[in-house]
Formats: sequence, C-alpha cells, structure tokens
Amino acid sequence: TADKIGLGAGGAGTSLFSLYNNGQHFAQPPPAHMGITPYPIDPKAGLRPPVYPFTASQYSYHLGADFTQMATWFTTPSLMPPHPGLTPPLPHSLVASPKAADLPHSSHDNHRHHGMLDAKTLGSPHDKNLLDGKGEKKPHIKKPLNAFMLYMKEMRAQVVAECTLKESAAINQILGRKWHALSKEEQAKYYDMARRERQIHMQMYPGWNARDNYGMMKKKKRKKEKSVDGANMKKCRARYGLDQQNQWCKPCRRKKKCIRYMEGEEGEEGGSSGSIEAQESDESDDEIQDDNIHDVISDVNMASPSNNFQMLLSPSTSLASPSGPPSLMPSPASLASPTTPGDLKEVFAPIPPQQLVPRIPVGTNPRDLNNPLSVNQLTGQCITASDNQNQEHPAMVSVT
DNA sequence: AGACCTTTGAAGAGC
DNA sequence: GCTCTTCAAAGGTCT
Repeated sequence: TADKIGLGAGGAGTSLFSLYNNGQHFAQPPPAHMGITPYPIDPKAGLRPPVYPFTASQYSYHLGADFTQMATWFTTPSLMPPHPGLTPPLPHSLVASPKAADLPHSSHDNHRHHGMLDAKTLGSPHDKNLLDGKGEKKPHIKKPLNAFMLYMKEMRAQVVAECTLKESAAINQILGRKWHALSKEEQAKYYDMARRERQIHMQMYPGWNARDNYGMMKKKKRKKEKSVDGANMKKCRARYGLDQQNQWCKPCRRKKKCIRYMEGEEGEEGGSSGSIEAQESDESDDEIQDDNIHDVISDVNMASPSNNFQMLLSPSTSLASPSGPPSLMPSPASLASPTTPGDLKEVFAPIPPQQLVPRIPVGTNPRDLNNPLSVNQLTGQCITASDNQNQEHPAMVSVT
C-alpha cells in the first residue's frame, strides 16, 4: 500500500527533507544572527522538542495511526498523484499541521507526528469546504506555502517560546521583521523550499488553480469593504503616490473614504454621504487636528519606516496602517529613500542610542507592537519580562 | 461558531 | 507591465 500511495521508504529516492537541506539536518539551531536563544528547557518535559515543525519527521514518511486516512485519501482517484511511477513527497499543503501534531497532551503522541495528513488539512466529509453548491464533494486543495509561510512555520514556535506574546497577529509582526533581518542566503533557502513546494503541488494537482480557492474569504472581504478605512482610501494614494499628497482629496489625506473614487461609484455609499464639499468641510477643526496627528503618524510609518524615528505620540489604535509596510524595522526598499517630512519633527524625534522609552508592562496590549515594551522596535526582538527590570528607572526600559 | 488580526509571497484578474 | 485582490498558517481575541 505504501508503494501504491507513493510513500515507500525510498519514495522518489530523495525525500523533500533532504532536498531542502542539502543533506544537512534541519533541526540545527538557527543561525546566531537571528538572535534566537537556545531551546529553553521545560522543567516538566525536559528538553523541548525541536521547534521546527517541518523537520525530518515531517518530510520523511512515517506511517502511523493516520495511515489509513492517508491511504484512503491518496487512493481516491481524483486525488492520486498524476503519474503512477512518480512518488512526490508531500508538500506543506498536505502535511499535518504542527498544531495537531505537537499537542502536548495528545493521547497518541508517538503516532501523531508530523508528516501525516490530519483531518483539518484533508477536510472531513462534513467539512463545508468540501461541498460545492450542489452538495457534491469537492476537495479543498490548499495553496502551497510561500517562502515566508514556510519561514513562519519554522520560526513561530521559537518566537512564541521566547516571547510573552501569544497572539498570532503580534507574533507575525515579529516574524515579518525577522524575515527582513534574514540574510539573502537565509531567505534563499526558503524561496527554494517554496519553489519545490509549488513544483510538487503542481505535479500532484496539474489542474489545480489558485483561483479555485477564491471565494473562501469573500465574507471577510465584503465586511472589510464596508469599513471606513477600506481599500478606497488608496485611490488618491494610488493615483498620486505619497510624494504628491497635496493632490489627494481631503478625505484621503485624513484617511477617509476617497471622494474622487466615490464619484465613480453610482449611488452606492457615496450617494448618501452628501456633497463632496460638505464632506471636505463639515468636520470640526479639533477632529481635523486629531485626524492629522494620526495621519502624520501613519504616513511617516508608511513613507519612511526605516527612519530612526520614534513615535512620541501614539495613536489610540495599535497599528497606524494595517496595510502599510512594516513600520518599525527598516525594509530594503525604504532604506533606499529615507525621507521624513520636515514638519513632522515636532512629533517625531530621532532615537539616540540607549534612549529610554516609557515602559508599559509586558502583555498589557500584546497586539500593540508600536508599544515599545512589547518588542524592541529596532531589532524586532521581544522585550521579555527579564528585560523589563530597569532598576534605575523603574518606569523605563532601555532600547538599544 | 466564526470573523478578525497580522505578516509576506504567489498567482490570478483587470486595465 | 502594473495594481489590486485573495489565500496560504497561526491562535488569541472579539462579535
């Protein structure tokens, strides 16, 4: 049966794992430049298990308790590998989620290791994703993971372990910064992995199209579109760019819905919102000033995230621009043209080395990474509880 | 229960 | 060719 499903010990001769690692074991400690501490020791369980979710165990083909499920799935004609003689390793879109595999209290840990298809990945007969409009089964084939997704899978556990943050949104921000901090060579490793994922995915599902999965999140999209800061605000931004903000309509400058774009939308939300002039002038000065502060903060983050500038006035919202680039770490693109509007100097000041910034207890607002206490804004590293013990300045924490 | 948040990259659609 | 949109993972939080 193993041969039948293409999971023989030899498989294609070389496991994806060994391909990815050029023969090196993947569960090595990460490069020192990542600044990751060695695996902490769990007093109860001893050494932590390897934090890489897709180490050898995931890319070699252990047959365990879920084997029957795998066999059933793989022997489904429509899901069989396209070429009988081809025995491709499983791409990430088909292997077990570490969530299921790494459950600390799993009743059969030894059998639920990585590399096995789980119900979530495969979809159960009751999974609504498997049913098309006619009630017929339609397997949901997930997209192959891209380089960053592979990196996230690998590094998430480490970041979570060394950080008090637990929310994925916050963790992902850290991971995003760490990703940018990787060397080209390090990133190339993940790009290569992603490329192989796509190749294998393509071999297994020749007819699959990314478009097939579209619509899954349509609900979300519709809800987002209704929000005030929807994509429409990008219209003037897209049209004129950040360099010509004087050309933007007033609502756009204030992160409101673009009235110029709304002119083209017949009778939708724009029609009931009153005239353009009214929209441009019917708010109080206080509101405008308040908005401008938020805009300034947001725009600086977007226009020059690399600047060595510290936000001294924080908007009430945690992140200035959900769709903007990473605002706290330099990005390669932003390094090329660091600009900061001169009129922002009253709001922003350069951070001298070792400047003390107000400390807020770790975990107060875990999602707020503009909050310097959650993350070292220059390194992307978490500020841990132990960092948060500046005796000289109990209310401050040093940022280097 | 399910949407949201947040990240980057791939891929498709539309212009 | 460019821009925009969607979806991959994750899990705590919110509705």
